[in-house]
Parts: sequence; structure tokens; C-alpha cells
Amino acid sequence: MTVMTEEMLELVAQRFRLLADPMRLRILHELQQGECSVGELVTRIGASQPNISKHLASLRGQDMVKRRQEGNMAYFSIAAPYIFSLCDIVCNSMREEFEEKKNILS
Amino acid sequence: MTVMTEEMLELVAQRFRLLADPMRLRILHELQQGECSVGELVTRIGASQPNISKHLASLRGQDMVKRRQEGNMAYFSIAAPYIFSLCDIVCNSMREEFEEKKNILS
DNA sequence: TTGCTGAATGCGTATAAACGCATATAGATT
DNA sequence: AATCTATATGCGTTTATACGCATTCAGCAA
Repeated sequence: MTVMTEEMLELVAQRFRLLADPMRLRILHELQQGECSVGELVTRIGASQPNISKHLASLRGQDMVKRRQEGNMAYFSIAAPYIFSLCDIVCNSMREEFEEKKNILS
Repeated sequence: MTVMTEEMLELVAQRFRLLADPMRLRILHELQQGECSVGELVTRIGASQPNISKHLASLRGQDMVKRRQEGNMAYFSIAAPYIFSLCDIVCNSMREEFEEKKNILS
């Protein structure tokens, strides 16, 4: 069994905290379709530009997304594909639990 | 590409939020060694009993842990082993990033 | 019953973080 | 330079939540 120091637990918790927000999950989900500019994200998601920019900054702060500047605009893309493995595991587990509960009721 | 509704994103975020706390990660890590009473967790972790109990309640609220009562005591155990897959993915990604940064510096 | 032990809950406080709004910065265009 | 566009940042407010402390509840024993 791996020994977990307080520091390691804090780092892992930080990663999960970044995924613990619906707006950031939405952003990551949009970026899953490919690189995208800030303005395009604003349009697709329908949130404010400062809000999107701030979330992108936090995601970038932990290297979950990459930033590429071209002229006036900033293009963001996924830097850590493992994110989607995490989301898949969570979604599948939710589906399983939902099936179980459905069976109990039937 | 799966369509993600606001409700689904909120549910997934809730799961991640539960893992976004060092104390809860510590508890889950202890429970990985097997079923454990509240008092034993308090001793091992060195936090207050109410604190541990509250975290256990939130974990149970999303079916991440199971509770079994025996006499006076409550024994908790992992109900969702997928948690450790999530933690492994995060830990491995952190290790990889650390290695990359180390290589850049060398 | 009373008392003891283990666990859960209620309440107040402090800290974090998400958002809106205003503003600042950077690049492009005239 | 002046200005427009795209993006980033600063600040204030609100909401969520982690913790301490006190208390309560449940099971067991005398």
C-alpha cells in the first residue's frame, strides 16, 4: 500500500477540485471536440467571457488545457486526455448505480 | 459525442467534489485496507470524531462507502472501488508530469 | 433506572471559490 | 496615434463547505 503524505493528498484533491465544477466540465467537454477559441466557447456555452477566461486560467494552471495564441485570439485545447478517462469512470458508475436502483424498484 | 445536460454535469461534478478534499481522500485510503470502525479511523487519522463522522456521512450520501452497525459501533467500508481507479489515474498523471518537468530542467 | 462508550448532529465561524461587473491589456486596423 | 476586437484581470458579493465545540442519540452494562 502506498503511503500518502498530506502533501500528496492535497495535490490529488486539487486535481479533483478542478473537475468538481459543472462549468469547467462543460468547457472540457466542448474542448473534447477539438481546439477552440475563447469567443467560440463563450458562444457555445452561453456564459460570460470573463467567467470562461477565468476557468480556462485555472485549468491551465494545472496543465489540463493548453493555450495557443494566434493574432488577436487565444485557442485552447485539452492537454491531459486522462481527464476523459476519469469522467468515463464516473459516468459509468453513475449509470450502474442507476440501473441497480431501477432493479430494486421493479 | 455524448450530449451533456446541465443536470448530468452537476451530478458528475458532485462526485468529483467528494474526492476534492484531502481528509476524505485520507479516509478512503484508510478504508482501502479494509473495513474499519469510526473510532479506529479517528485514531489512525488523528482528526476529531465529529469531523470523521461528517465526512463519512457525505461519502455515504453518494454511496461511496457502506455502513455496518455492530453493537455500539459503526463499521465503514468502500462501496465504490472505482474510486481507486480514479485516484490511480490522477496519481500516475501527476508522476508523469513531474518526470517531464524534471527532464526539462536537466 | 443510571451511567458509560461510540457515533451522529446542530450551530457558529472562517475560508475558499464562483460569478458579475468594470477595467486593463494585447494585437490588429485605419 | 486612435480605435476596435479578443482576451485577461481586479474587486466586491454571495454561496458553499470544512472545522471546532457542544450536544444528542443509540447500544450496552451495572
